[in-house]
Amino acid sequence: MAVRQQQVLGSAELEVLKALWEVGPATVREVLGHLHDRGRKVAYTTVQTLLTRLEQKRYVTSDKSDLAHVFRARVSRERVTQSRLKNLVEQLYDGAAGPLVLQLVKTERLTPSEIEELQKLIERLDAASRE
Amino acid sequence: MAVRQQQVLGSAELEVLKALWEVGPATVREVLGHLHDRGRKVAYTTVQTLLTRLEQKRYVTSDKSDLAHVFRARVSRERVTQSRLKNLVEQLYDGAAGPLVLQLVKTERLTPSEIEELQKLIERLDAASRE
DNA sequence: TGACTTCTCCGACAAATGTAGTAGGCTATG
DNA sequence: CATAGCCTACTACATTTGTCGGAGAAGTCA
Repeated sequence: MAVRQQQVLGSAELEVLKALWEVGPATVREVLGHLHDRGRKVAYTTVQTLLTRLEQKRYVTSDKSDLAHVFRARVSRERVTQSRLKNLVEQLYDGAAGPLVLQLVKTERLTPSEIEELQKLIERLDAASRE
Repeated sequence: MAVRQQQVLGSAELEVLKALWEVGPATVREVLGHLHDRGRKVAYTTVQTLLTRLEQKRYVTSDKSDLAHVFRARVSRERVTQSRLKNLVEQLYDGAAGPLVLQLVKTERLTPSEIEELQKLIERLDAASRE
Protein backbone atom coordinates (compact mmCIF):
# COMPACT_ATOMS: atom_id res chain seq x y z
CA MET A 1 0.00 0.00 0.00
CA ALA A 2 1.61 3.16 -1.27
CA VAL A 3 2.47 4.83 2.02
CA ARG A 4 3.86 8.16 0.91
CA GLN A 5 2.71 10.92 3.17
CA GLN A 6 5.95 12.80 2.73
CA GLN A 7 4.83 16.17 1.51
CA VAL A 8 6.44 16.39 -1.86
CA LEU A 9 5.79 19.13 -4.37
CA GLY A 10 4.56 18.22 -7.79
CA SER A 11 5.59 20.38 -10.70
CA ALA A 12 2.30 22.22 -10.97
CA GLU A 13 2.37 22.95 -7.29
CA LEU A 14 5.88 24.22 -7.57
CA GLU A 15 4.90 26.56 -10.33
CA VAL A 16 2.28 28.11 -8.16
CA LEU A 17 4.66 28.42 -5.26
CA LYS A 18 7.14 30.07 -7.56
CA ALA A 19 4.50 32.54 -8.57
CA LEU A 20 4.06 33.45 -4.93
CA TRP A 21 7.77 33.97 -4.54
CA GLU A 22 7.78 36.22 -7.52
CA VAL A 23 4.74 38.37 -6.92
CA GLY A 24 4.60 38.16 -3.17
CA PRO A 25 1.38 37.52 -1.24
CA ALA A 26 -1.42 37.17 -3.72
CA THR A 27 -4.95 36.03 -4.34
CA VAL A 28 -5.92 33.15 -6.55
CA ARG A 29 -6.68 35.55 -9.32
CA GLU A 30 -3.37 37.30 -9.06
CA VAL A 31 -1.47 34.05 -9.16
CA LEU A 32 -3.57 33.01 -12.10
CA GLY A 33 -2.74 36.24 -13.85
CA HIS A 34 0.95 35.76 -13.25
CA LEU A 35 0.82 32.27 -14.65
CA HIS A 36 -1.14 33.37 -17.67
CA ASP A 37 1.36 36.14 -18.26
CA ARG A 38 4.06 33.59 -18.59
CA GLY A 39 2.07 31.43 -20.94
CA ARG A 40 0.80 28.88 -18.48
CA LYS A 41 -2.87 28.27 -19.20
CA VAL A 42 -4.79 26.81 -16.33
CA ALA A 43 -8.23 27.31 -14.94
CA TYR A 44 -8.95 29.52 -11.98
CA THR A 45 -10.07 26.59 -9.88
CA THR A 46 -6.95 24.65 -10.71
CA VAL A 47 -4.84 27.36 -9.17
CA GLN A 48 -7.18 27.42 -6.25
CA THR A 49 -6.82 23.69 -5.70
CA LEU A 50 -3.07 23.92 -5.98
CA LEU A 51 -2.93 26.71 -3.44
CA THR A 52 -5.11 24.75 -1.08
CA ARG A 53 -2.91 21.73 -1.39
CA LEU A 54 0.18 23.81 -0.85
CA GLU A 55 -1.43 25.11 2.29
CA GLN A 56 -2.22 21.60 3.46
CA LYS A 57 1.35 20.67 2.86
CA ARG A 58 2.34 23.76 4.84
CA TYR A 59 4.27 25.48 2.12
CA VAL A 60 1.81 28.33 2.13
CA THR A 61 -0.42 30.22 4.55
CA SER A 62 -3.46 32.25 3.78
CA ASP A 63 -5.12 35.28 5.17
CA LYS A 64 -8.83 34.70 4.96
CA SER A 65 -10.03 37.99 6.35
CA ASP A 66 -11.10 39.33 3.01
CA LEU A 67 -13.41 37.64 0.62
CA ALA A 68 -10.57 36.83 -1.71
CA HIS A 69 -8.05 35.00 0.42
CA VAL A 70 -4.47 36.14 0.24
CA PHE A 71 -1.86 33.42 0.02
CA ARG A 72 1.71 33.78 1.07
CA ALA A 73 4.68 31.42 0.81
CA ARG A 74 5.96 30.12 4.13
CA VAL A 75 9.16 28.65 2.75
CA SER A 76 11.84 30.38 0.79
CA ARG A 77 12.93 29.45 -2.67
CA GLU A 78 16.36 28.67 -1.24
CA ARG A 79 14.92 26.22 1.21
CA VAL A 80 12.99 24.38 -1.43
CA THR A 81 15.96 24.33 -3.78
CA GLN A 82 17.99 23.05 -0.93
CA SER A 83 15.77 20.13 -0.28
CA ARG A 84 15.30 19.29 -3.92
CA LEU A 85 19.02 19.28 -4.42
CA LYS A 86 19.54 17.18 -1.38
CA ASN A 87 17.06 14.76 -2.78
CA LEU A 88 18.70 14.71 -6.14
CA VAL A 89 22.14 14.24 -4.68
CA GLU A 90 20.79 11.57 -2.41
CA GLN A 91 18.94 9.72 -5.09
CA LEU A 92 21.54 9.89 -7.78
CA TYR A 93 24.82 9.95 -5.96
CA ASP A 94 24.06 8.57 -2.53
CA GLY A 95 24.76 11.90 -1.01
CA ALA A 96 27.99 12.83 -2.76
CA ALA A 97 27.52 16.37 -3.95
CA GLY A 98 30.86 16.70 -5.65
CA PRO A 99 30.09 14.97 -8.92
CA LEU A 100 26.93 16.95 -9.20
CA VAL A 101 28.56 20.30 -8.73
CA LEU A 102 31.22 19.46 -11.23
CA GLN A 103 28.68 18.39 -13.74
CA LEU A 104 26.62 21.48 -13.21
CA VAL A 105 29.56 23.77 -13.62
CA LYS A 106 30.61 21.95 -16.73
CA THR A 107 27.30 21.90 -18.46
CA GLU A 108 25.57 25.07 -17.47
CA ARG A 109 26.61 28.38 -18.83
CA LEU A 110 27.47 30.74 -16.02
CA THR A 111 27.80 34.47 -16.28
CA PRO A 112 31.18 36.11 -15.64
CA SER A 113 30.02 37.51 -12.34
CA GLU A 114 28.79 34.14 -11.24
CA ILE A 115 32.09 32.64 -12.18
CA GLU A 116 33.82 35.26 -10.17
CA GLU A 117 31.69 34.67 -7.16
CA LEU A 118 32.17 30.98 -7.46
CA GLN A 119 35.87 31.50 -7.66
CA LYS A 120 35.91 33.40 -4.40
CA LEU A 121 33.81 30.77 -2.79
CA ILE A 122 36.12 28.03 -3.89
CA GLU A 123 39.12 29.86 -2.67
CA ARG A 124 37.63 30.11 0.76
CA LEU A 125 36.69 26.46 0.71
CA ASP A 126 40.11 25.54 -0.46
CA ALA A 127 41.78 27.55 2.22
CA ALA A 128 39.56 26.00 4.83
CA SER A 129 40.19 22.50 3.59
CA ARG A 130 43.94 22.77 3.77
CA GLU A 131 44.16 24.61 7.06
CA MET B 1 -7.37 16.15 -18.17
CA ALA B 2 -3.95 15.34 -16.86
CA VAL B 3 -1.98 15.07 -20.07
CA ARG B 4 1.44 14.08 -18.85
CA GLN B 5 2.86 11.44 -21.09
CA GLN B 6 6.34 12.83 -20.69
CA GLN B 7 8.31 9.87 -19.46
CA VAL B 8 9.33 10.99 -16.05
CA LEU B 9 11.03 8.80 -13.51
CA GLY B 10 9.43 8.33 -10.14
CA SER B 11 11.68 7.83 -7.16
CA ALA B 12 11.17 4.09 -6.92
CA GLU B 13 11.93 3.75 -10.59
CA LEU B 14 15.03 5.82 -10.16
CA GLU B 15 16.21 3.59 -7.38
CA VAL B 16 15.96 0.58 -9.59
CA LEU B 17 17.75 2.33 -12.39
CA LYS B 18 20.47 3.32 -10.00
CA ALA B 19 20.84 -0.30 -9.00
CA LEU B 20 21.45 -1.15 -12.63
CA TRP B 21 24.08 1.54 -12.90
CA GLU B 22 25.78 0.15 -9.86
CA VAL B 23 25.71 -3.54 -10.50
CA GLY B 24 25.62 -3.52 -14.26
CA PRO B 25 23.25 -5.68 -16.30
CA ALA B 26 21.21 -7.74 -13.91
CA THR B 27 18.17 -9.90 -13.43
CA VAL B 28 15.21 -8.99 -11.33
CA ARG B 29 16.56 -11.06 -8.50
CA GLU B 30 19.94 -9.42 -8.63
CA VAL B 31 18.47 -5.97 -8.56
CA LEU B 32 16.27 -7.05 -5.70
CA GLY B 33 19.28 -8.34 -3.84
CA HIS B 34 21.10 -5.08 -4.35
CA LEU B 35 18.19 -3.10 -3.04
CA HIS B 36 17.78 -5.36 -0.04
CA ASP B 37 21.46 -5.01 0.71
CA ARG B 38 21.00 -1.33 1.06
CA GLY B 39 18.01 -1.65 3.29
CA ARG B 40 15.30 -1.14 0.73
CA LYS B 41 12.58 -3.70 1.31
CA VAL B 42 10.39 -4.35 -1.65
CA ALA B 43 8.80 -7.42 -3.13
CA TYR B 44 10.26 -9.28 -6.05
CA THR B 45 7.32 -8.44 -8.25
CA THR B 46 7.58 -4.79 -7.40
CA VAL B 47 11.06 -4.69 -8.80
CA GLN B 48 9.83 -6.59 -11.78
CA THR B 49 7.09 -4.08 -12.41
CA LEU B 50 9.50 -1.21 -12.02
CA LEU B 51 11.93 -2.74 -14.49
CA THR B 52 9.13 -3.30 -16.95
CA ARG B 53 8.02 0.28 -16.66
CA LEU B 54 11.57 1.51 -17.06
CA GLU B 55 11.75 -0.53 -20.19
CA GLN B 56 8.51 0.93 -21.49
CA LYS B 57 9.89 4.36 -20.80
CA ARG B 58 13.01 3.32 -22.68
CA TYR B 59 15.44 3.84 -19.87
CA VAL B 60 16.27 0.17 -19.88
CA THR B 61 16.55 -2.74 -22.31
CA SER B 62 16.34 -6.38 -21.59
CA ASP B 63 17.87 -9.50 -22.97
CA LYS B 64 15.19 -12.13 -22.91
CA SER B 65 17.18 -15.04 -24.26
CA ASP B 66 17.49 -16.73 -20.93
CA LEU B 67 14.68 -17.65 -18.66
CA ALA B 68 15.59 -14.91 -16.25
CA HIS B 69 15.70 -11.74 -18.33
CA VAL B 70 18.73 -9.54 -18.00
CA PHE B 71 18.08 -5.84 -17.75
CA ARG B 72 20.53 -3.17 -18.68
CA ALA B 73 20.40 0.62 -18.39
CA ARG B 74 20.23 2.46 -21.69
CA VAL B 75 20.92 5.88 -20.25
CA SER B 76 23.85 6.97 -18.16
CA ARG B 77 23.63 8.36 -14.73
CA GLU B 78 25.11 11.58 -16.07
CA ARG B 79 22.37 11.93 -18.60
CA VAL B 80 19.66 11.48 -16.06
CA THR B 81 21.33 13.83 -13.62
CA GLN B 82 21.64 16.28 -16.45
CA SER B 83 17.99 16.26 -17.20
CA ARG B 84 16.91 16.37 -13.59
CA LEU B 85 19.15 19.32 -12.98
CA LYS B 86 17.89 21.05 -16.04
CA ASN B 87 14.43 20.55 -14.74
CA LEU B 88 15.28 21.83 -11.33
CA VAL B 89 17.04 24.87 -12.70
CA GLU B 90 14.19 25.45 -15.05
CA GLN B 91 11.49 25.05 -12.46
CA LEU B 92 13.10 26.97 -9.67
CA TYR B 93 15.18 29.59 -11.37
CA ASP B 94 13.75 29.90 -14.84
CA GLY B 95 16.90 28.46 -16.29
CA ALA B 96 19.53 30.41 -14.43
CA ALA B 97 22.02 27.88 -13.19
CA GLY B 98 24.27 30.31 -11.39
CA PRO B 99 22.33 30.70 -8.16
CA LEU B 100 21.96 26.97 -7.96
CA VAL B 101 25.64 26.24 -8.32
CA LEU B 102 26.50 28.82 -5.74
CA GLN B 103 24.04 27.43 -3.32
CA LEU B 104 25.24 23.90 -3.88
CA VAL B 105 28.84 24.81 -3.34
CA LYS B 106 27.93 26.71 -0.22
CA THR B 107 25.80 24.11 1.41
CA GLU B 108 27.29 20.81 0.41
CA ARG B 109 30.50 19.60 1.86
CA LEU B 110 32.98 18.88 -0.87
CA THR B 111 36.11 16.83 -0.55
CA PRO B 112 39.49 18.49 -1.06
CA SER B 113 40.00 16.77 -4.36
CA GLU B 114 36.62 17.89 -5.57
CA ILE B 115 37.43 21.39 -4.53
CA GLU B 116 40.63 21.18 -6.45
CA GLU B 117 38.96 19.91 -9.53
CA LEU B 118 36.33 22.55 -9.27
CA GLN B 119 39.01 25.14 -8.96
CA LYS B 120 40.64 24.06 -12.18
CA LEU B 121 37.33 24.04 -13.91
CA ILE B 122 36.54 27.52 -12.76
CA GLU B 123 39.88 28.79 -13.87
CA ARG B 124 39.27 27.53 -17.33
CA LEU B 125 35.80 29.02 -17.38
CA ASP B 126 37.14 32.25 -16.11
CA ALA B 127 39.84 32.40 -18.70
CA ALA B 128 37.34 31.62 -21.40
CA SER B 129 34.92 34.24 -20.21
CA ARG B 130 37.44 37.03 -20.24
CA GLU B 131 39.19 36.11 -23.44
C1' DT C 1 -33.82 44.87 -5.06
C1' DG C 2 -32.40 42.33 -9.08
C1' DA C 3 -28.85 41.11 -12.08
C1' DC C 4 -23.98 40.54 -12.35
C1' DT C 5 -19.53 39.28 -11.06
C1' DT C 6 -16.36 36.99 -8.23
C1' DC C 7 -15.09 33.96 -4.63
C1' DT C 8 -14.73 29.74 -2.00
C1' DC C 9 -16.02 24.96 -1.21
C1' DC C 10 -16.64 20.37 -2.80
C1' DG C 11 -16.54 16.79 -5.57
C1' DA C 12 -14.77 14.46 -9.59
C1' DC C 13 -11.87 12.05 -12.62
C1' DA C 14 -7.82 10.53 -15.43
C1' DA C 15 -2.98 9.47 -15.33
C1' DA C 16 1.07 8.28 -12.94
C1' DT C 17 3.31 5.86 -9.33
C1' DG C 18 4.33 2.56 -5.61
C1' DT C 19 3.49 -1.90 -4.20
C1' DA C 20 2.24 -6.53 -4.51
C1' DG C 21 -0.61 -10.96 -5.33
C1' DT C 22 -1.85 -14.81 -8.53
C1' DA C 23 -1.51 -17.96 -12.37
C1' DG C 24 0.97 -20.67 -15.00
C1' DG C 25 5.37 -21.84 -17.40
C1' DC C 26 10.45 -23.81 -17.19
C1' DT C 27 13.91 -26.54 -14.83
C1' DA C 28 16.64 -29.14 -12.08
C1' DT C 29 16.89 -33.06 -9.08
C1' DG C 30 15.70 -37.08 -6.47
C1' DC D 1 8.46 -38.50 -13.97
C1' DA D 2 6.87 -35.76 -9.94
C1' DT D 3 7.60 -31.88 -7.43
C1' DA D 4 9.65 -27.91 -5.52
C1' DG D 5 11.50 -23.55 -6.78
C1' DC D 6 12.24 -19.67 -9.64
C1' DC D 7 10.53 -16.72 -13.49
C1' DT D 8 7.48 -13.94 -16.24
C1' DA D 9 2.90 -12.09 -17.41
C1' DC D 10 -1.21 -10.03 -15.70
C1' DT D 11 -4.08 -7.84 -12.77
C1' DA D 12 -5.18 -4.95 -9.02
C1' DC D 13 -5.49 -1.20 -5.99
C1' DA D 14 -4.43 2.89 -3.00
C1' DT D 15 -2.28 7.49 -3.39
C1' DT D 16 -0.77 11.47 -5.43
C1' DT D 17 -1.00 14.87 -8.86
C1' DG D 18 -2.99 17.75 -12.49
C1' DT D 19 -7.23 19.72 -13.97
C1' DC D 20 -11.74 21.36 -13.63
C1' DG D 21 -16.93 22.05 -13.13
C1' DG D 22 -20.95 23.27 -10.37
C1' DA D 23 -23.32 25.21 -6.33
C1' DG D 24 -24.00 28.72 -3.62
C1' DA D 25 -22.26 32.77 -0.65
C1' DA D 26 -20.90 37.60 -0.95
C1' DG D 27 -20.13 42.02 -2.88
C1' DT D 28 -21.40 45.67 -6.57
C1' DC D 29 -24.08 48.78 -9.01
C1' DA D 30 -27.93 50.63 -11.74
